[in-house]
Amino acid sequence: MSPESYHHGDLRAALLEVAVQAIAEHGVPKLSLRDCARRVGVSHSAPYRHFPTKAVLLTAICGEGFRRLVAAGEAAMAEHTELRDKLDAYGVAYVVFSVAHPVHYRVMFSESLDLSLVSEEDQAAADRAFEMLAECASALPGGEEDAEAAAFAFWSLVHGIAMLVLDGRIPAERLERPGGVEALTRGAYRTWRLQG
Amino acid sequence: MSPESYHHGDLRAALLEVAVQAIAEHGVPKLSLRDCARRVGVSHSAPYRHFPTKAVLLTAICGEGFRRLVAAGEAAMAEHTELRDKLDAYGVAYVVFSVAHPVHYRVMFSESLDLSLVSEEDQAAADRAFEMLAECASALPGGEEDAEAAAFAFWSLVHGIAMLVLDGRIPAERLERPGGVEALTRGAYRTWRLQG
DNA sequence: CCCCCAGTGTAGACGCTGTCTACATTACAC
DNA sequence: GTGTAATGTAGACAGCGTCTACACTGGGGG
Repeated sequence: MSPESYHHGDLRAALLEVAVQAIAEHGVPKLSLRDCARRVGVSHSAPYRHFPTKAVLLTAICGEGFRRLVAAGEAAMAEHTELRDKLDAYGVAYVVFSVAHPVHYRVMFSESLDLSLVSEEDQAAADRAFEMLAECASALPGGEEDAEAAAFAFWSLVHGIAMLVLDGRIPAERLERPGGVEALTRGAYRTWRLQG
Repeated sequence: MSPESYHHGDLRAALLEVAVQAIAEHGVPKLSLRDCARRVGVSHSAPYRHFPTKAVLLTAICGEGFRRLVAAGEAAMAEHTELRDKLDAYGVAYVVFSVAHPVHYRVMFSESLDLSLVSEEDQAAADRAFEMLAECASALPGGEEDAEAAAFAFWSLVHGIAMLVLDGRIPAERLERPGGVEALTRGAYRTWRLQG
């Protein structure tokens, strides 16, 4: 499959790759299918053979992000036995993931995303990411009566940290300190828990 | 100033108003200056007399949002004397604001926003919204040593709740319960604080 | 082994967008 | 009352997402 050949070989994967790169450079709102096509060296309409719509390409990136997040979360949880420790480790892995894969994370929660287009498979990954929380949340004090609410409370904190960091609202110098993102996240846990 | 007159009278304000309305209907990414002009009944290039760029219009909405948020937060804080109660009230007001003014809140944290275009006045409002937190945060246990970190922890939780609610990631039925958003927010406080 | 067809890529068009420039109208300060 | 600055209009341009019609080609059935 020479680079000169009429057929690309794996255009779909190539498009996803350059799309992530383009988003990293200019952000989700400025993503352009035509630009992706150019980067891959293919005609402006070629992408439509693989993605019926720009929004569908975004949902593919979103799904990939959730799958990677679940994998990272499971790995982090597996290192602990106590439910509370699992939960904390998941939260740290969550924020670390968002900083390590900012493009995927942004797309996962982008307003440009059309949630009605998310495939069942991708939705399952997203659901799993939340269920992992809920399964541990019952271990939290007060979590017995409404584990889901406890899970939302946990999710809100880590999601909030992730978003504020990605938006540059939390000064970068805090991330460059020893421990970086991990310290920031555990610091937030501590701030809240000290208030009992 | 009849509606037939060549000059509109207050096109700038009118554009801001219909922009908010348009965003409410179709979201930030689909906002179109030409559509705003059409809604106001003015030529497609008229908006450029008031906003050199679409991004500048967005920053105007963002600034207005922060000013309203600060006002709501100050009102909520004024009802308490204990720092800790002020802080909690601010957080509840924060989430309530985001649900009451979803368009402004989304714009305030939109990726379409160009932070380098925010005017000093608007930036001051945004800074004030954070300082209000930081001023109370020293009252939190553990907040004495690093009040800013404590403020970020608090901000992350309420911002996370706001975003997840706006994105529909927290099921709407939870918001329709008695107390609604307020109960959700206080529930999240409780979840965290019970863990000390 | 060859041929045909489904899958993949191309070219061109459409209407929409943000933004620029040149021009028209008008309100107001002197 | 007049001239000028502020404000509105019209038209053009390039870029975008998406559609349609056409071109190429690799792999399976005769």
